[in-house]
This record gives sequence, C-alpha cells and structure tokens, in this order.
Amino acid sequence: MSHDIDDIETFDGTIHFHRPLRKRESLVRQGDPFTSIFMVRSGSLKQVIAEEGDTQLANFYLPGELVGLDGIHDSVYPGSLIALETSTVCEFPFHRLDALTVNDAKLRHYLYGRISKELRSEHRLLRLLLGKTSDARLAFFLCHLSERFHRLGFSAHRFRLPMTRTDIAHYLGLAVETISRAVSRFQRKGMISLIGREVHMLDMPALVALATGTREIPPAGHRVHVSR
Amino acid sequence: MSHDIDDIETFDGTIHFHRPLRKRESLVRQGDPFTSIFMVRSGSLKQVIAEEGDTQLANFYLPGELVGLDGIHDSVYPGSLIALETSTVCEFPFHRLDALTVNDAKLRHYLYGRISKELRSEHRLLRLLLGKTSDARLAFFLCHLSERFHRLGFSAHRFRLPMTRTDIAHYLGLAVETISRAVSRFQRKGMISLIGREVHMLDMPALVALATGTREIPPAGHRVHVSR
DNA sequence: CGGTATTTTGAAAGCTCTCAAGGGCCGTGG
DNA sequence: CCACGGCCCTTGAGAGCTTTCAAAATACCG
Repeated sequence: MSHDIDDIETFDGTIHFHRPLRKRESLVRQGDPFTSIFMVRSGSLKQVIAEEGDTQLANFYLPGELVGLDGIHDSVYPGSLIALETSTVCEFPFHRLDALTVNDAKLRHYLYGRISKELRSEHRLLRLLLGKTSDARLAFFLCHLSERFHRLGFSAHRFRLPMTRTDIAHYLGLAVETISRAVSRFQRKGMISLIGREVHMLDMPALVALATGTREIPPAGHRVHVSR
Repeated sequence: MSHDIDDIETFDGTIHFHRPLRKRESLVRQGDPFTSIFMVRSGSLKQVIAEEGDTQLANFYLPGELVGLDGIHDSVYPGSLIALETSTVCEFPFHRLDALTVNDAKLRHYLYGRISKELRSEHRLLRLLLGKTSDARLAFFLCHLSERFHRLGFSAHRFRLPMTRTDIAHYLGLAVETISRAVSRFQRKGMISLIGREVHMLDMPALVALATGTREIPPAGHRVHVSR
C-alpha cells in the first residue's frame, strides 16, 4: 500500500516489464511454480483461489502494491491473478532479490517487513470483516479502497470501482443481492453516490463510523509480564 | 504447524527459555516493542487484539507453533499473547536470527518461507470462514485443531480444548450461544462428543464434509499466459 | 444493434443474534 | 472440608439480518 516503485527500480537488472494484460487475462494461474514477485504498475488485478468445492476472491491489487508474496513458502502461486482491466505489471525474479539481500541489510529488512506487514494487514482486514454486518463490510471496503486510491495521488472521494458487484460480494463473503441492497441503502441515506462503477463518497464520517461498528466486545486476560 | 524445535535449537546461543506462564498470564502485551519470535513448548496461547471499539481473538497457538511473526514489520506486537493454561515458550531474539541469515541461505529461506506460509494459511483460514455457516465454521475449527494435535503426536480423535466456548465464538466471529447450539446439534447427530472440554471426534468424514460445505461458487476469468 | 453480463428489486425462508434465565464447575476463603 | 461467588455453558423465544429464488431493468461488447 506504499509507493516503493522508485525504491525498487534502483535494483538494476532485476526487473522485467510485461506487455500489458488485457481485461480478464491472467498473469499467473493457480498452481504455477513460483518464480517472481510482481508490482502492479497500472490497472488492477484480482486473486482467485479455487479449492475443492468453492472459489474464493482472495484479493484485489491496485498500482504500487506487491503481488505474489504468498507464493514464497512452497514455491507455488496459491491463486490465479487476473486483470480486472487493461493492466501492466513489473516482475522481480525472487532468486535475484534473494541474492541481493545477502549483503544488503536494508533490503533484507524491507523484504521481511513487507511480508510481515502483508501478513498482519490481511489478518486484520479479514478479522474485521468476520464479525460485521453487510453494511459495515461494504462501508469498510469502500473506505479501504478510497484510502488506497488516495495514497496513489487520486481523489479519496471520487473513484471508479475496478471490479464487479459480484467480485465485491465474493470478496466480502456476501451474496451479490446483499451488496446491491446495501448500495441502495447507502445512496438513499446520502452517504454515497454510485452510478455504474463511479463512486462518490459523500459522507465519509458516516461511512467510517459504519465501518467501525461491531457486534461484540470480548474480555481480555490478565496482564502480568514474564521475567526475562 | 511443523516440528522445527529441533532444527532451531541448533542455533546455539540464540534461544532463551522462559519460566512457565501461569494461566491467564501474558507473554507480551499489545503495543510492546517487538524484540523476539517465540515458539510454544507446552501449553497454549491466544492472541488478543484490541482495537477502537472491539476486541478480537486473533489466534490460538499450540506447541511447536511460532508466535510473533506479525510483529516484524513495524517493530510492535500487534496483540497481547495470553496463556490459556500453564505454558512454556522459548524465545528467539530477532536481531540474532537476522544476523544468522547473512551467511546461511538455508535459514534465510526457512524464515522467508515460514512467514510466507503463515501469511497464506491465515488468509486461507479466514477466507474459508467468511462465507460459511456457523456449523461449517465450528466443524472446520474442530478439524483444524484435530489436525494440529495429531501433528504433535496426539490423537486426532480425542483431545482437550484449551479455550473456552467464548474464545471459540470470538475467534469464529459468532455469538457464544451459536457455538453452544452447534455443539448440541453435532452431539445429537452423533458427530462428536463434547463433555466439558473433552472432545471426541466420532464421525470425522461428516465433520470434514460439513467444514468443506460453502454457499456460493463465483466464476473464474480467462486463462491466457503472459509472454516473458 | 443484438446478445450477454451485470445490477437491482421483491418476497419468503433460513440463519444468527440478542435478551433472559437456569444449572454447573472451579478456585478461594472460611 | 465445605460454602460462596464468579465464570462458563446451555437452552428458549423473538427480532433482525442475509440468503435464495425469480424477474425485470440496465450496461457493456463485439
């Protein structure tokens, strides 16, 4: 979610540029051997994971975001990466990155940190969704997108959804109809305007409040530190 | 979820052993500066994340499992780690591990892989839960626990739950009552026996089937590979 | 311009939550 | 050792939310 394109472009000779992907074209397919990490340069991708019985929309990727970190551990991409629109990416062969980390503590920490960050933010996001109502999930989703667009230098209040309502529904673990109804509800309340895929975030505070609202508050345990 | 205790104990001088933690005692508190990764040696821990408005039960850790990987990226533990019972852990100061990776490609890859694996399996788990009914969530939870105990050399069919129903509920994003009712339903159907915290998995195939059952099946995109 | 995919809306069924109450278990203190 | 209090677990009933099924309106692509 940060803009490290410039940082990484300094690693001379480790980058490959792809020809543009057309809409619906796939960058990698689930099960392909892991070779590289990618960074979205323009457009957007979705990660789709098919597992016995069901297919999951695991993630959306916008420009500047790293894709493929979850393929490191067993050398296989766990899901297909599909372009939501005409998109371009650049590729970092992992063995090159790895070689560079030997003598570069800064890069090594950057890589660790980046993976760890992904781990945590994904976890947090899914945890947040788990206990929430459909309205809260959608509000959270929109705010999250808004934030990401904003960090790219675009407006946080007006942007275009790269994905279909169906994609959003699967991503949030809801039915398409539920998304549609929530959208209508939000518009009726004047919180957003959504014509086609053009979003206007009209009442950000209300959306944030909705996104934050939860259902329950469990207790915590004691707090005694262990001696070292 | 693997047994790397022996592997890691070969890294002489980088391990510290803690005195046992009593039930409800905390190993680290949310916001503490990140210094180390831990491995559970005996007992079990839960990770609790308090965020504006709500508290989440983010994870359970059994013996052999690594704890604290999610603290790497911004040098802070994102949640409190609390013992569910009398427990022992060993500690790996991160800067020591990091220093070791400089000249040890095997360890470096192990660390990368371990973090990446965590990233993926957590993601997969939460994704699975998102679109599922309460029965499916509980069945999945029990099967997951069973698997983990089995890998530790214990029976996959009989084990003791280290956590309360309330903990399970918060972990799965459900109400306690929903868990309780699901348990009763499972027992009525002869799928499990659960007296106090003693679990008997009576009909594993049925539980697995339940855990796998989902609600929807989204479509996938095209499959055209990009030239390199 | 036609065909297909996407989106919206309605109505009924199903699932989960909330609120309430009763019983059981455990650890502590007397 | 027993009694007490607090936490944990279970169950019932009604309300609220989400899904499913069906159908119509709209947008997009070639």
